[in-house]
Amino acid sequence: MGLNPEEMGKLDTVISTRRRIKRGTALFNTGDKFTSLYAVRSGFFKTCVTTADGRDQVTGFQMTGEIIGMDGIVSDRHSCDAIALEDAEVCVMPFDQVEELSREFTTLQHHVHKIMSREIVRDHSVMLLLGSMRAEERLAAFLLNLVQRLHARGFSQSELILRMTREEIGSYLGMKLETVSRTFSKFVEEGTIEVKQRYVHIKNTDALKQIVNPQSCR
Amino acid sequence: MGLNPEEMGKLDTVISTRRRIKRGTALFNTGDKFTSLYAVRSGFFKTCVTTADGRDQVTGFQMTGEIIGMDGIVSDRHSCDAIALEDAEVCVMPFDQVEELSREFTTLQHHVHKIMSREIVRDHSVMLLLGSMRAEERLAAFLLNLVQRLHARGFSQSELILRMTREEIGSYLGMKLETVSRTFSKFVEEGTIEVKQRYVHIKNTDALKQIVNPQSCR
DNA sequence: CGTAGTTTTGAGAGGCGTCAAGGAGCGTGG
DNA sequence: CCACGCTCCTTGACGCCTCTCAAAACTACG
Repeated sequence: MGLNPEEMGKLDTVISTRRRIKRGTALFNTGDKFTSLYAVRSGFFKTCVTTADGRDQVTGFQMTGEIIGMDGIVSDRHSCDAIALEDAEVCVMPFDQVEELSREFTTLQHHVHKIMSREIVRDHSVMLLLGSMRAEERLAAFLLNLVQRLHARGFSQSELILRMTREEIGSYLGMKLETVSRTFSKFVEEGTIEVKQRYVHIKNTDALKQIVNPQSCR
Repeated sequence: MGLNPEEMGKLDTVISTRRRIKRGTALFNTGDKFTSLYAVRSGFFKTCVTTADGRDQVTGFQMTGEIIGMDGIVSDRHSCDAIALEDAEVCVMPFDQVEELSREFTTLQHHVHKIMSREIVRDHSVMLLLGSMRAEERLAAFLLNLVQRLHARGFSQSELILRMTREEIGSYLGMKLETVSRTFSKFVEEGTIEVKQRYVHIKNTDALKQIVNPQSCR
C-alpha cells in the first residue's frame, strides 16, 4: 500500500482487534448499528439484502483481503447481512479510527476512497451481468471472476472449491438453483469444465471467455 | 450539511468551477482520466457501462444535487460514460482538493464517505431489482423511486416527465424497450397511471407499492 | 445406517425477447 | 405554414429461455 513504518504502526493499532465467525453465522445483520469495517483475514463471506416480503439477493461474495461493511456508513446502520460461508476470521477496523487516521495520512485516505470506488465499479459490472446477460453468460462470468480472484491469492487458475450452494450462486446471478445446476451440466457436457459437487475444474478457460464475450473480436 | 462559515468558504473555492453540458453529450466517457467529482446543479444524466461486444447497461440516472464520477477513483480513469439527457450544468470538484479539505474538516470527510456509501447501497437495491423482480415490479419500483426523488426536490408526488427513452429505462431495468412499453400500457389499462409519451401521472401510488411489495403485510 | 440438506434431471407452463409493422411527435427546411 | 424525415413509441404474433413443480440421487453428518 506504500505506507512507511510510522504509518504501519498506527495502522496496526486500528486493526488490533480480530473476530472469529463460525460458518453459517452473521458478522452483522441488517439494522445492526454500524461501527466498523471488516477485513477478511480468512474464510469466505456472502452479503445479502432482503425485501419486506422475504425475497433476498446475494450482493457479493468476499474472500481473504476484501473489505466488508461499507454499506453501513450512510445511515449508521447496516443495510445487508454478512454471513460466513465457512469458519472465518476478520480484522475489526472501527470506522471512527479509520477516519481519524485518514486525516493524518494521505495515502491511507486515498486507499479508503479507492476501496469504496472499487466496490461501486464492481456493483456496476454485476448490474451489467444481471441486466443484459443470459444464464450461460452469467455463470461463465461468475466462474472466471471467482477463479481470477483465487489465483491472485495464490490458488490454482483452473481448479476451485465453491464455498456457496447452487441456490446462493443463483441468488447472486439472478437465476433459480435449477437453472444454475442445468447450466453447470451443460458446461460439463461441452467439456468446458468438470464438476463434482462443490469442486470445479475449468478445462477450457477460453471457451468460458468466449461465452461471456461472444463477439469481442469484431 | 452542518458546516460553519469558514468551512463553507473553503468549500466554495473547491466548487468554483462550473461546466455546462448540452443534451446528448458526455460529461465524461469510459477511459477518460479521472480528475473530479461532479455535482449536478441542473439537468439530468444517465451513467452507463459498455461491454467489449457493444452491449451496454444504464447503471443510474442522476438529478439535481446528486454526485457523479466516483467510479473513476479506483483506477484513475472513468469506467462508465456520463451522458446528459437534457441540457445540464454541473459543479466541478477536483478530487485532490476534495481529499485535501476532507483532511481538514471532519464533517466534510464523513460527508464524502456517506455519499460513496449511499451509492453502494443504491447499487445493491438495483441488484435486488434486477435479480429477483419481474417486469411489472421493476417498472413500478422505478416509477416510485423517480417520483420520490423528484418530490424531495419540490416537484409533484404524482406527476413527472421522463427524461429518458423507453430503451434507456429498459437498459436500466434489464428489460427490452417493447416490454417497458407493454408494461406501461398494462398499468394504464389497470387505471394505475396515465401516460402521454414522456409525461406520467401516477393515479394510484398504493397500487404501485402493492406491485413492488406483494406480501408486505404477512 | 438413517436423515436432512443439496444437487440433478425431467416435464410443462409462461413471461419476456425477437421480429415486424404502423403510428405519433418533433425538428428542419422549403 | 406545411411537408418531410427522423426518432421514439406502441402493438401484435410467435418462439425460446427460464421458472415452476416434482421426484430421485447423492453427500454429509450424526
